[in-house]
Amino acid sequence: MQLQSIKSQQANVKEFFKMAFSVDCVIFGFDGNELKILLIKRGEEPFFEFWALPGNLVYLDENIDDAAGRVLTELTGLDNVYLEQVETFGDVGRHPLGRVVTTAYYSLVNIDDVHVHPHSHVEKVGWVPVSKVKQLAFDHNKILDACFGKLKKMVRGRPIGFELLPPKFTLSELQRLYESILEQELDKRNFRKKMLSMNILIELDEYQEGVAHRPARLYKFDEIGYERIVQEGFSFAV
Amino acid sequence: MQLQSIKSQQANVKEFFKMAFSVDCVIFGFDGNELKILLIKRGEEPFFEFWALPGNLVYLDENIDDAAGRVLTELTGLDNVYLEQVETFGDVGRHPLGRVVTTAYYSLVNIDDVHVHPHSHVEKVGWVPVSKVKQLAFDHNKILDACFGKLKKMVRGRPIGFELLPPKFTLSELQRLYESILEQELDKRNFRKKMLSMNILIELDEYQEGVAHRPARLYKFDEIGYERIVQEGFSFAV
DNA sequence: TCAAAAGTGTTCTTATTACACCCATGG
DNA sequence: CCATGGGTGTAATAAGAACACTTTTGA
Repeated sequence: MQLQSIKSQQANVKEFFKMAFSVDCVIFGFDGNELKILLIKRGEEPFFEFWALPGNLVYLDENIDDAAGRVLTELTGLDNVYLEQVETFGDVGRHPLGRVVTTAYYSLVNIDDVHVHPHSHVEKVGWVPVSKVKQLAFDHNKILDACFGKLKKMVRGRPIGFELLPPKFTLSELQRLYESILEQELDKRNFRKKMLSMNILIELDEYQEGVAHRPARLYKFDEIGYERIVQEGFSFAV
Repeated sequence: MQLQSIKSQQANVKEFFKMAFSVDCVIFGFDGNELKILLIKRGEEPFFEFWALPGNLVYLDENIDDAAGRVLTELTGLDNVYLEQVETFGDVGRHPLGRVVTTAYYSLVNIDDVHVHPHSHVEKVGWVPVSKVKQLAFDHNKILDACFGKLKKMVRGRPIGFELLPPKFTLSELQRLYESILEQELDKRNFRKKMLSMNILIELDEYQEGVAHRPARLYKFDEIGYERIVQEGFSFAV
């Protein structure tokens, strides 16, 4: 039985070269208040008019890591984004057009920095709060959950925010970012103590303007210290 | 340009269904002294007589997670192993027979528990110390490195050993296991203090026999405590 | 009696937690 | 003058790091 399956495989390797491969991108963004994700509204079948992760098929002569960047740019206009692989989904029935195995990639971007625009076969591109995502096309809810899970884990082992926040930000914004990812409230004093002790922040002599309360001091990231902590790792206990 | 690539894709989706998909298994074992990995010596082209990870192509009607278990059993006789996905490798030139994207799975087993035997198209199956692995077939060295990296990371976030050690073991064996994975020496007293404080070990009234030194006490894992700590996670600082 | 690994505690330092009030601004 | 979020410190507890000598066995 086992022997046979291997033998028949060797006899007819061609039979195996009938799958397609795709990539799907899970792009997280933060608007200073909420964690959001970049979705497209599909303009074609299958799943016409469903919201979906930006994703598409990989060319035969294209590395999968390269495909992730290309597909993201083609569908949303987002360019030059560092994408990291998360997980591969390969259940038999996951795509209606045939056997398609897909690999999910994720990234973090600052929403204000990027300009998204829908491309052909895409009706809309939009930032949707992670907590409000409804039914997506294909098995994309499962893929999103996997990527959000990875983000949650990651945030405890290295600093985050450089990619998600504007160049100048307040400590409260940084804290809200952590709270949206961890889905849990943090103590303000302990959070500040921890962040400031890591030497990844530079205190500016600038403050918020036009807010109806005491204006908050602005900070920026210290790129050198930030990189050092990313390499070394740290433990972010709550 | 971008528009065109998407349009041509829609016009001819069939062109994309020409890839194959494979799985490769990275099985770590521990013999009480050294961390080892299960390799096969290939009995056919390509890479005839090269050592390789046990891996093979996935059937069109087979989930990739299922394929990993099947392939491992077919090639090595190893059965009923819990395999976890690690990473997917999809560079264009990685397989000489065509476009093959592969997903790596890994597992931990107790070498003494399992009986491996080579199957058809496999000349040998063997346990090789991780530190002595030479040139492997395909891009399998890269895949092994990725999986070893994952194991190293994992060991700091949850207890390990239940899968790798015999039912009864000494604390020194457990420490050597951690040291082989972390590739770093640990302090004996601190290691014991930490392990014993986690309530995952049961002290037995049995001791090593026939050793030319003071015989060590034997322990077994407390399955309930172990599972609890696996769920909760812990921080293993060195 | 020697070699080899087992076994055992304390001190110091660092990190984590819990917790409450005054401040500056716009409306 | 009120509502809103900004900003600040300390004490108690827990976790981690460093470190050396005695014990038991087989050869």
